[in-house]
Amino acid sequence: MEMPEHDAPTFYEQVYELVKLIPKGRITTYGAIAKALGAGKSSRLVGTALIAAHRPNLQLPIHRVVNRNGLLTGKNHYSHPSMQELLEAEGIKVITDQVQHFKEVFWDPLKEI
DNA sequence: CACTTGACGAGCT
DNA sequence: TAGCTCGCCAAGT
Repeated sequence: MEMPEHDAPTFYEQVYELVKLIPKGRITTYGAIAKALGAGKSSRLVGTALIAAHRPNLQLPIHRVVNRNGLLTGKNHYSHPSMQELLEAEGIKVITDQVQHFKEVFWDPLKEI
């Protein structure tokens, strides 16, 4: 049993909630998430939050989050299957760690929420 | 308590 | 186009 969070959802938790909403076959960016949470300049925290999201209990599609260039900057944190495998399994093309048709598969939380 | 690190991003040179 | 600097903030040392 984990100790219950009293109240006031942390920035991390807000990130997790948003990541859960990313549709399959779509991706978003750290900056977009940060901005959607009202902390546009805290994109680094989003990345940090995803590292913390490696907890087994937490099953989040964090592979659907890339940087603003559509680059798989977090691929080094995966073992197997690789981040690229996970994305391609959803129909997202990845070449040399970069998402193809980035603009097409990009999911903007601000527009969907 | 102070300093460093980091799945980022925008702006400047 | 490529590289450097600064802002932002949690977590680790």
